[in-house]
Amino acid sequence: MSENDRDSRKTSPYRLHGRVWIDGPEGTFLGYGRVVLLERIREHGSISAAARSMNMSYRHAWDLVESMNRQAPAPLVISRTGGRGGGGASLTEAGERAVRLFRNAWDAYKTFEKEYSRNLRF
Amino acid sequence: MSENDRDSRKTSPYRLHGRVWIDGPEGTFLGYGRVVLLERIREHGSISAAARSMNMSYRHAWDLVESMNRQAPAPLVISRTGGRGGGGASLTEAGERAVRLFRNAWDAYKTFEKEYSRNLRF
DNA sequence: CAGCGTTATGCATGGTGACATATTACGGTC
DNA sequence: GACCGTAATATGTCACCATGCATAACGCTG
Repeated sequence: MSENDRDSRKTSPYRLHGRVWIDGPEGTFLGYGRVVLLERIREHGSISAAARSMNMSYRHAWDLVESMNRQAPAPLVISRTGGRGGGGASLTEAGERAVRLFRNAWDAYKTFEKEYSRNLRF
Repeated sequence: MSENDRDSRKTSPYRLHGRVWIDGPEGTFLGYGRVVLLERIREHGSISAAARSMNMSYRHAWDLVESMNRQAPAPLVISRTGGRGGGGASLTEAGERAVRLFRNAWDAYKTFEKEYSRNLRF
């Protein structure tokens, strides 16, 4: 709920609330949680550390990464197994573009939501 | 999925998709399914017939109606038990206003979604 | 006053998705 | 070559929600 604007409650107990995704060939391609996951992978350098940092099970995080990689024209995340530190993962250029794509859509939606909530009267 | 525009897939496999609700004091107040339910109650004159018409269990429909009535300043649905036909339910004026309120928000969101999907490039 | 279909309510069940647990593979490092 | 932490994958468990069933109250109709 931290992503929401509660100001409109000052004037009305009702407010518009919503979520957006970007669908791909298999269904959900990018969503809020998926994109945060991508950003954490960039930040931490591994899927497991990213998952831990947002209290998500590694299994779930891995599934999401796999789903995104399958649906994108090029992998958003590349992972290395074994080696120094056991391996790791990092964002590709396509991954960076995907993050920007969704962030833009998200911001546009949030702008719409705020604007519409402003004059919501029941 | 019948509510979606698939035309944008002609140009790109990716499209924006989302859902909106109107939140009230307890959380969800009005959503797509809830408003369809209200409209069916108006159409059929009973909660159970409305639920049947949209393949929803009576129990679930009743819970939704109760949730909406609790959160609105005045009941959206009034119900009569016993009598001719066993009873029934109908939309109040507040119910009609609630339907319009959500339909307007829904339409506005759908317009935003179509417009944004039009120039979605990955 | 018996019958009917609906409201109103409790309770058991079943399916889905998120989560935890467990195991193997991997390949640099020491 | 043993160790380490991660990737990769299978399997089991739990919480939640919708559904289904079961029952009682209700009040007009015949």
